Amino acid sequence: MATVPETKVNHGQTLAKVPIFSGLTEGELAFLLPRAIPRRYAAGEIVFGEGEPCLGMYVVESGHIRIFKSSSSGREHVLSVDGPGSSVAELPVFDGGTYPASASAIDDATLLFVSKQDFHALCLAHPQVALKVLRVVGARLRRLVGIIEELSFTTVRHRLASFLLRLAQKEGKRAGEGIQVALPASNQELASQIGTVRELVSRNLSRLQAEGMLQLDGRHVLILDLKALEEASQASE
Amino acid sequence: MATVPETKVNHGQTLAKVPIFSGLTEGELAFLLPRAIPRRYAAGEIVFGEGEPCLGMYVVESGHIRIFKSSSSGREHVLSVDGPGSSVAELPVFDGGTYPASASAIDDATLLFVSKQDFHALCLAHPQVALKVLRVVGARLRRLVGIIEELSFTTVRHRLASFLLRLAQKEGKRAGEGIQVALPASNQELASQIGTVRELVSRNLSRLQAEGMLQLDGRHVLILDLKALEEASQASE
DNA sequence: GTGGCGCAATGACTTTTGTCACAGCTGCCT
DNA sequence: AGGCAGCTGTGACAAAAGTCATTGCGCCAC
Repeated sequence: MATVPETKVNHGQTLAKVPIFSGLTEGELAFLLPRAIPRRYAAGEIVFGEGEPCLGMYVVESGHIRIFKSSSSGREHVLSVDGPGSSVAELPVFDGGTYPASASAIDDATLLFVSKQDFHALCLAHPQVALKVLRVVGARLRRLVGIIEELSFTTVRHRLASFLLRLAQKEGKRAGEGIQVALPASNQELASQIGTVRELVSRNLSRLQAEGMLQLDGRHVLILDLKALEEASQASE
Repeated sequence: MATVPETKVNHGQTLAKVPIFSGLTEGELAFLLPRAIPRRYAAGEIVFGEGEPCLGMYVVESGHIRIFKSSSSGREHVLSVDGPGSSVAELPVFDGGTYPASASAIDDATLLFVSKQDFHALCLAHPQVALKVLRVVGARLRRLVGIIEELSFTTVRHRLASFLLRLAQKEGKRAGEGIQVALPASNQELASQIGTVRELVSRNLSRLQAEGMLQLDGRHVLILDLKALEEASQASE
């Protein structure tokens, strides 16, 4: 009996954990597995660029991927950050167009690539997969609508406060008098995620600190007054 | 042989023309038809509100529907305007959540309502329908990403210029020295569609006229210099 | 006609955003 | 050590967005 190479086993485990493939049987996974091509990316490397023809979708096995739009003047707006178990670019696979945004690796990352044809075939053969795709795409659409709402109704200050609250809720650690969260690698990156520029992030963080809501410490923030921060994120929306 | 009531025939014709149902056979349409409930709305009437549980999706038979987000301070941002043959809210049907935005009728409109359950069943029975849904949803996602791009990288002036160009392309009439287009009912409505306020629309329209690119005439605009307008919609994106 | 209503246009002003320039810090490479 | 690269924090400034108040126009009801 041939031993299954360890890497294959890992890829299989990865696929089974992805929401859109979660309902598949052993046999169906076995159909998919050999068609999922692993690709490694170094931190910062481009996975695909906006406007390129869409050849297939990706599943994140390790590391993190940043989906973003960039302007001709060099600014970027991050639409989503996806970690292990997430699928990326499922949608443009279906309408035959180009990628609507670019993707790059944040840290070193391994992705599994599934070609348009294989993914199509899978969805036709297993209608539940298509329904699952629709479900995760629904969540994606909600996020985009949320971004539009924030951009068109709120200020940088609001968006920064909301961002910190989301961080706190997702990965905040109790630390005595407050909640400790880690900011993205740079203010530039944080700015791209909330749709503004470096300088405004810096200024607004300082301002929130001056108002006593939080305490800055390099790339870490200690949230002291959650209530006040929530107010700042909602005021006059 | 029973005669089919005329209204039913019309509904059937409507459904057959909707992109997501376009591949269905006669028999499959016959399954769907009795499950599509016609509903009439007066101009301005709310079809569903953001945050309400999503009970089903709609197909526009006549009239136009506006999908929009509103802020607590009363501003609105229009995400899309859909006319006859469009489907509305196909996505939230699948992730079991609430409607992510509100919808209202622009003019008097007739919609066909299809319940969540029926639509689900249809997608499971006919995988091509699910794929078609994914295709139209792909287009929707592209539009949302485009809105985000415009909001975060461009000015009101740019967005107004782009809006006029889109109008010109879609429904512009040659009129001697220029292209004639009709603006939305009010500047307030136009403002909601490009993500700003009444006053800025008014000012920017005047400014474009002062610069000789167009000529205002009530709710009609005569575009005199298409080239210049295109430049204004692209400059320093 | 006349009064009232809604909307457009516009001026004055405030706030927010974004740009530019510069100084200071850290870490890394040679 | 020296120097370079990248990042942060800030002040000064310019541009854009948004708010408020006022005026004028067209239309409808009475």
